Amino acid sequence: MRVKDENKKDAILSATIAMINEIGFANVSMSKIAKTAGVSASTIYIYYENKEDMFQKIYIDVKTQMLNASMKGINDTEPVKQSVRKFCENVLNFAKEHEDYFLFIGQAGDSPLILTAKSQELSKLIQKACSPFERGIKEGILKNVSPALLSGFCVYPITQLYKDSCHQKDTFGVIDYEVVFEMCWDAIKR
Amino acid sequence: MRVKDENKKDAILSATIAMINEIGFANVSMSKIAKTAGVSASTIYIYYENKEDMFQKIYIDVKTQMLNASMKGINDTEPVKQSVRKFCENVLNFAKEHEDYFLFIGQAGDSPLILTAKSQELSKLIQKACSPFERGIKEGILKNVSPALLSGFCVYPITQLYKDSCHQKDTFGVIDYEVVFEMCWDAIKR
Amino acid sequence: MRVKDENKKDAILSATIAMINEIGFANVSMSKIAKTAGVSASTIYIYYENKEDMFQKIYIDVKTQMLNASMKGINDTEPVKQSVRKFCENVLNFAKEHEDYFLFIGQAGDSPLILTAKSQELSKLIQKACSPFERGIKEGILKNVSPALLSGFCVYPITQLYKDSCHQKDTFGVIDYEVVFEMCWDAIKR
Amino acid sequence: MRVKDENKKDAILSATIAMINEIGFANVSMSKIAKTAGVSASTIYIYYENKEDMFQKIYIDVKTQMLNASMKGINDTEPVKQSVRKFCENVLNFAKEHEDYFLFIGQAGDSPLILTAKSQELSKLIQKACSPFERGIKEGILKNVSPALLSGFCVYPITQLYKDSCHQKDTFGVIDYEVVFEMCWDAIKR
DNA sequence: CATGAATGAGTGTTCATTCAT
DNA sequence: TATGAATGAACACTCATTCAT
Repeated sequence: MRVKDENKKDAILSATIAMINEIGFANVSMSKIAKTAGVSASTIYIYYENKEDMFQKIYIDVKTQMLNASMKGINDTEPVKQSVRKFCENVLNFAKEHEDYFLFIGQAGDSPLILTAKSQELSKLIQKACSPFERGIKEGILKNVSPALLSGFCVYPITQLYKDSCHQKDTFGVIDYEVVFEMCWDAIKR
Repeated sequence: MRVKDENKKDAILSATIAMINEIGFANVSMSKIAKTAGVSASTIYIYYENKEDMFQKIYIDVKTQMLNASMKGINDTEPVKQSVRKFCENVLNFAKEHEDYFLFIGQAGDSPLILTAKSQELSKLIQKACSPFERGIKEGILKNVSPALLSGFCVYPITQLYKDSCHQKDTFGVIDYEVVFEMCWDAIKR
Repeated sequence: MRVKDENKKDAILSATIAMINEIGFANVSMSKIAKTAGVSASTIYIYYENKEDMFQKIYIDVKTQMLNASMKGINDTEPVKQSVRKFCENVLNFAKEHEDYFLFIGQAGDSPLILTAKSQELSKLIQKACSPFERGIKEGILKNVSPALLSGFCVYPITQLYKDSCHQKDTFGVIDYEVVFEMCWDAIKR
Repeated sequence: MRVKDENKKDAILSATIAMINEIGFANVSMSKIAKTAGVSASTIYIYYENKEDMFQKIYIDVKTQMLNASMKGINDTEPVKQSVRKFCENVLNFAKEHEDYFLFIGQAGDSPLILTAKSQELSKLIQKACSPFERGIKEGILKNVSPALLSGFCVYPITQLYKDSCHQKDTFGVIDYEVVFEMCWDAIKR
């Protein structure tokens, strides 16, 4: 019996993300993805049940990577501000290093097709990404509101701004992310 | 010879937005829109050149409405903080009153299909929406960074949070937008 | 507005029946039918909802023709035996003159796909085709059993024998249908 | 190296016949059969050359069983009428006891795919099934026509009637097969 | 202006079959 | 022997768009 070729699965994932960023969610098709990935369209169905399943699984996969990356190097013993700063930098760096993944998450997150993809692991990770902010609240350093709200006030501006800069909306010139971080901090600090 | 029937055009616009929110950008088709709008598919081609043109024109139309709404009641003579507060409230109210339009903008804004839609009128309006923040900088009340950045720090958290609450991600319970505004203000104020 | 072209519908019907007889129910496809009919595959969907709907409607159509043909020239005033003879001849002649229709009915009738096609008109016609046998029972000329059974004893042998002769099973040489009729009559007469 | 597993072959045969009766000839596929049989699709190709070969071999197999069953307990020394009666009963009993086989034969027999399956053994059996009728002719008890015709006049009504009763066409109420046999006999007797 | 008929190109998916293990 | 991976070809069906009315 032939064994599953993980290269193929990777190729499908990469092709999917690349195509979605290039021609948009609405215009990708299984056959286009297959062609880009260098496999037969029917091969995709060995790895995923159908189109929707594929999108959801890939979304969860990539989002998981992003959430994990966002918590890299953060620990409970350092000052909260340092944790938050690391968090923001991690998010930004992930966006920079995996621009395709990052833009994919942006597009996918709003699509009804994917909204239904509720993953336990994902929500666990999301909760985990809130922990620095929880600590900040406990320590009386951050505003006493939902930790998710504090987290959102860091993530949303950064991601949206980066997205805009990718799409060359150039309403802002080059963004000074040092300033952005300072603004995030001001927003959430007590 | 009759004149173009604005009712039909409206029906097409409404149907398009409704369908996109319901089944997602990827799954709408001209015939589905036509059926929902109660017109023949070929009728759509009287009002729009083709599918892409339709999406772009509708996007510009709706986005224009949102930008106009966001500036309602704002004037140069009132204190900057009051203008900013009005601005935030306008954005939130538009989202609430036209949830379908609002979610549509979210989905459409990230799609490469629509990113190409550069409209002069639109960028004029975007610039206009920055004017309260420009004034804030001049008056030394707001941080001395790009006005678009300041505006973004108000718009992005609000819109993303509202979007999340629509999609029931319910990581946050009910959002207290009074608090949100305070955070926005802290982020941008000097 | 263009008007529906009945020629196209006829072409589709003919092509469907021809293909089914040629390559069998299991092997016909919408595209093969379309090619044979000289229309685009998508055109078929203007006339029929889907493949199943098409088969059922065509079956009902053709079966209706056969049932009507089987009653041609039969009236209540002639002797029962004459009616029955006409009935048998009509069935046989229909088979001869519309061999493709006839073989199609044979194949289709056994397919689960079509068994669900219950048509009121059809059952009315079937009932009508029993009337000569009902009369025969009343007059004490035919066996006192279900008229449908009497009818079946005429139709089944004739149709099956003709089918076999089409398929060249040539277990029998040339069939003398005069003899066949005599056998049918012996089977059902009192 | 293991030996061909007859259990698997049986499972494939059963699955094939079951599926064909359930979803129809047109809708069965190798993979569906494999799944139902609990084997891998590729395993089927160990036992049969391809799909067509499989259908033909299974048809011959099942038809052989039916023909053998139809001759059970018949011998030359008993009166012809008794032989014919046994023959009819055998056919009916096979249909009752192996309804799935029986319906399968009905569907398959008309399919061009299978008509090409000419088997010497099969024609030998068919001929053998005519022997009681041949004897009847010689003895001057039955009509002097092709024995196959006589046989057909027994088989066709019975099988068609039973098929109809399976498919609940219920044009006839409960069928009294005693009567049916009497009709068959009247049809063929001199 | 408005529409349903018409279609070639495309959709997602399944097919029968082969291959490597 | 037995299997899951792999695939090109085919499947039923929908697409965006055009055309005749």
